Amino acid sequence: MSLKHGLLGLLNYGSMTGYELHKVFQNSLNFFWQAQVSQIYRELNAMEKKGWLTSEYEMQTDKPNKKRYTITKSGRQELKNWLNHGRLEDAMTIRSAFMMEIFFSGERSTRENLEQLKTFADLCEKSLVRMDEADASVSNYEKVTKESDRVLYWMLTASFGRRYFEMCLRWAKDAIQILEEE
Amino acid sequence: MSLKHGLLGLLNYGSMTGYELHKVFQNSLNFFWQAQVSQIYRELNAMEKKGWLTSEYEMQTDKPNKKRYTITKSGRQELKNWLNHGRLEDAMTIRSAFMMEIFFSGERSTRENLEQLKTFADLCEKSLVRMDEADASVSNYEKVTKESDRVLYWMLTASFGRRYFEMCLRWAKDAIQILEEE
DNA sequence: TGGGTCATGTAACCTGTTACATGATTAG
DNA sequence: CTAATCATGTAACAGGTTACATGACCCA
Repeated sequence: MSLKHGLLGLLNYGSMTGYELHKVFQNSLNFFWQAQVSQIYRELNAMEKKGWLTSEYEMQTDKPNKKRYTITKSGRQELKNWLNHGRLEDAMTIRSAFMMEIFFSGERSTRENLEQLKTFADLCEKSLVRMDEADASVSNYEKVTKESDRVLYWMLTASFGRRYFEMCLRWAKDAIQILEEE
Repeated sequence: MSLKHGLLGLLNYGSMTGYELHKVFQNSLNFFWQAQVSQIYRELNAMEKKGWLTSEYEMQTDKPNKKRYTITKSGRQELKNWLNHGRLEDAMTIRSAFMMEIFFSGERSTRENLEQLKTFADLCEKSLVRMDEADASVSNYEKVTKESDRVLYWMLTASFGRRYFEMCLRWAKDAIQILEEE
């Protein structure tokens, strides 16, 4: 039930269309949750049926019409409930197809494994660069809006992301060294 | 398609029943992939239809009959293919409902957030203890079997797990400090 | 002339979760 | 007496992925 609540959280900041939500999602929640546009439309529909949202059409002549969603009182209540029932158990689980691959890498040659780990290390570095950009845009936002209580928590998630990729990079480098010493 | 390939990898070590696979899964892949028993049975069925596995019944009088699965040549080929087409893109994504919660924690009181972070830090410490136990059992296995090429990669995934939880713990402690200084 | 942006979705499929069912044996 | 272990599953539902459809406008 996390995508629904992610969308709820964003709509709590202000009314938006599905299309706009998708773009906002991409620049914020996307670091730790992924969603296709089509899925967003489906969820918005379901959420409206539950009474968490209302919608109204905005007619346009030059472009397709818009369907703007607004959070309701019951939607805000649902968001609060969700925040109060922590997802801590979930927080302790890792789900990584890549680690599964590593687990079975004894069936592959060391040369292939080294190659794979080096590409992984490379991607980690690229992700770190992207985190720098994200940080910059968040702290810029802070200067402009002064919504510092929200921004503090956004920065905490960003810092988690950065540390995650740093950890991955260190792990990969150490793994490469171990394999090369063989 | 990762659960299928995880099961394939385990069956590559030796023939097993669904029930046994579930237990082996719990003590190995479970650190980075989770699966219900019922899902395992369903996937085994699908994999047999694809020709990756064959099965035979083992009759028992005192206990329920067993259905033992064996990997086929085409199953081994599939495993190899899977290993050769890296899942690196996937490796770069984090999916965490907990981080989504943190992202929206500006809507909650600082007191509640501190409580949540402290519980999280606690759980990280517990996970680290479990990683110690896992490490011990893997290195014990190594001494017994001498399958050192496989064990090397298992240890790499375990080391990733440990580092992940260590990172989480440090992040949580730093976050707590930031909130307390407010 | 082709591709991108704007904006909505539907349909089919795959994967994951939860609840339920059976029925004997064994350990506390 | 109760709960766990052994061993198989089915059914329903929720959530995520992929492919497809429409149609105008703008930019190179």
